[in-house]
Amino acid sequence: MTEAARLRREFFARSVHEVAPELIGVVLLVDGVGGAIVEVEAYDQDDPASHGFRGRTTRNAVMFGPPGHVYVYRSYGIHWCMNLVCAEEGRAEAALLRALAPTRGLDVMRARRGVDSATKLCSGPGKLCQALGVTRDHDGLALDEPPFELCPGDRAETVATGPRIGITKAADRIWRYGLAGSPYLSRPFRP
DNA sequence: ACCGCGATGCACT
DNA sequence: GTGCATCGCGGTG
Repeated sequence: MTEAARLRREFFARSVHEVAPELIGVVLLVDGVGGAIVEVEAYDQDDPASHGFRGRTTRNAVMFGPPGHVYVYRSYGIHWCMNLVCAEEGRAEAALLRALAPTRGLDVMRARRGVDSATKLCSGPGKLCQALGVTRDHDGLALDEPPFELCPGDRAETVATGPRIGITKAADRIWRYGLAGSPYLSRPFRP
């Protein structure tokens, strides 16, 4: 394992509640296309809204695996959603990526999304995967190997919190994190 | 601005 | 058969 790989593994081998807010500002690229993470949500094992809540299955197996890997699932039969697996192996914790501020490969993302506006390219978990070309093929891949690339971002920014979006169970948990005021969010954070 | 709804795959009951 | 960790469109204030 390379030094970078070891560091990345250590970063994700902590509780998702620690990792998730620290992901804000980190730059994620897939085949050189992507941008800075501006919105994520935390899901843990004791969380009725989490895919890992009812135990390991074929679909969610990657969530239970080693940290620093990508868990991809299909949502509403149409969209893909992408998570970064956290915590030590055996625990099902992951951060759902909900929005990026696109910086690299804007033209590629516009073509994949079929929209022109930069604020609409990655402003939602399904949009983000479509813009980055993430599908089931990426499920289980390691974040420290191609096609993925992670680069630390400016960490001076204040991270806003709020309730998670689009869930019915455990909707009261304040486990959504993001860059308040960013035009690239899926939805604004309540003041 | 907000609200309703249809599209569509598939894991799980 | 049911129910989504969603999105975009078309309707109404």
